[in-house]
Amino acid sequence: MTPRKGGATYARIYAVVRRIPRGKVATYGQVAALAGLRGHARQVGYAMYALRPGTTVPWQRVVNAKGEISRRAAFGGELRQRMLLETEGIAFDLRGRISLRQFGWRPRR
DNA sequence: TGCTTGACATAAT
DNA sequence: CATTATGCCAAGC
Repeated sequence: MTPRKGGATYARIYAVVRRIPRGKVATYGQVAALAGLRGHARQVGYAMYALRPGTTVPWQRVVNAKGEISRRAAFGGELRQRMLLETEGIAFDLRGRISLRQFGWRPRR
């Protein structure tokens, strides 16, 4: 249902996404957990979808559990997100997936 | 107030 | 490791 506006929950999610350091990526599940929404990975995706172009939230650093960019993601296509990540120093494998083992963000606690 | 939908996760096959 | 099925919750109408 196309959420256009954000609530308190979205704000929490954005706050977590902003903590993701440059050059690292986090999964939706991780962001959800850190935002206190353990298990609500989907809501994280909504929050991203609710964002609009020009946002300050580094949404490109949020990927799914496979370390891949969601097909429905990005305003102008997944390719755009990939380019942004490569600029930050994140590498993609031949399948277009990120090595979470290498670029995955590991927040303490 | 209640039903539908969804940038996902995880388990099973 | 890839695909399929099922689960969880909040936000929208």
